[in-house]
Amino acid sequence: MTAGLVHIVDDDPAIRDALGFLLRSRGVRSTAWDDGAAFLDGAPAPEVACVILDVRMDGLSGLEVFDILRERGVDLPVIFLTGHADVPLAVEALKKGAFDFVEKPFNDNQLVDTVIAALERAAAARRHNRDRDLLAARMASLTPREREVLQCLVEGRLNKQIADHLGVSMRTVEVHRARVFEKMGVRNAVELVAQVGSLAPES
Amino acid sequence: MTAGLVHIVDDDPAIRDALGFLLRSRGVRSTAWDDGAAFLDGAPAPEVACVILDVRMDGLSGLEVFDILRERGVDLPVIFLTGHADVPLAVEALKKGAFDFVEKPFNDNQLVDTVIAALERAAAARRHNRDRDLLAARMASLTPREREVLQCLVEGRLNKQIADHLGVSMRTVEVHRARVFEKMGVRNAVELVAQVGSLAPES
DNA sequence: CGTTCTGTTGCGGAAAACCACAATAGCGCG
DNA sequence: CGCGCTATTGTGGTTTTCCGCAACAGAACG
Repeated sequence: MTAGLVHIVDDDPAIRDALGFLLRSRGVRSTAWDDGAAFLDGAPAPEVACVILDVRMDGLSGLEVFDILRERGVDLPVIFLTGHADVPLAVEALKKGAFDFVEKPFNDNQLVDTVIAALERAAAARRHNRDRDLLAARMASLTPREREVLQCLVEGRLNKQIADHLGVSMRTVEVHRARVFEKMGVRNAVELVAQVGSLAPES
Repeated sequence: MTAGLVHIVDDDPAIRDALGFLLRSRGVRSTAWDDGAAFLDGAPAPEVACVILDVRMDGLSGLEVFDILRERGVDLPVIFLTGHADVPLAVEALKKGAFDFVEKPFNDNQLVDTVIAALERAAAARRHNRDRDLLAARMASLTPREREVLQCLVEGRLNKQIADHLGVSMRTVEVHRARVFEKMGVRNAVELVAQVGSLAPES
């Protein structure tokens, strides 16, 4: 049983049923939506998922749905399905970050392989997002002064230099430094840079 | 005058001429090749450039030329031109990293804008490649022992811990440490991690 | 054999980092 | 006004980092 849920968004019930059956036969859970609006309004957000999205639908088009997803900051992998050969549309979708773009009729196994790969991408992205969110929360917990000291730390500066730069004593820098490490959950400046990445390029 | 050179690879002389003229009118240098093999054999490597590549040619196809370029480690941006609506081919090219995929007939201004964007990408990649090559050269200059010490350093370990781990004295670690910093052109462990990136994820 | 390179180690001294304990001041809020 | 938070600073002591100077050993190469 592959982890994650596949959202099938297509106004053709035959396609929805066929895809649902196909995915089930390969141990993949799915749920079907008969148009883009229904999907955007009803889909649960916080889990590993991907979307199979028909390009041409009444109401919102596939691309419009995709744009709305991205505007909402939803980064689920999206696999577009199309029954019409439209190269510029395919190019546009892929350049906007679509996971894949598949013409009907498609090869069943290949499509499911693509879906599984998309779910794996979604899982990886979820882990990455979690790390990123934790980092952001930690950064947000810093006081303004602590943030200034962190900036100097990741540039590799000595406490003495930081003290001069901020116009305070070295002891004060040491206090802020210790607080930064504590809040960021690191033990030293090396771990801090590894976590935060370099905020200042090396000259 | 936009920096860089555009390689026009197309077996149709009318297209080659028209594109050459179009680019010149926008201040972009170009050079034309009548087939993929000629381009691969004759194109000079070390400058900012991009490629406009026809998909369908006698001899090597556009995609085959692209594959060969990538196998050679050449990462010039490639803009494919095609006179045939072929969605799977477009999708394949883009997923392999093509810069763009354009159907004929195309909009002149849009194509040149795309070319200019591709040249900018090439320039940025050149700078990035230079940094990457310098880093690789520096890493290659390290002795085996120095490499081991570097690994421990970027994990944020104390000299005492590194000494225990490697079974040597702290003085030895200090010597290797100083040599690593010197060869990598950094002043301390923070700058080293910033340069090398974290080679060991924080637990 | 001499030279170069890599790896190792000790001594002693200086600089830098770290921190417990303690205290003060200013600001915002209920 | 009292409280909590942020920012600041000092003292004294410990640990860690840094390095000049010096020396030795083993391996590889011409």
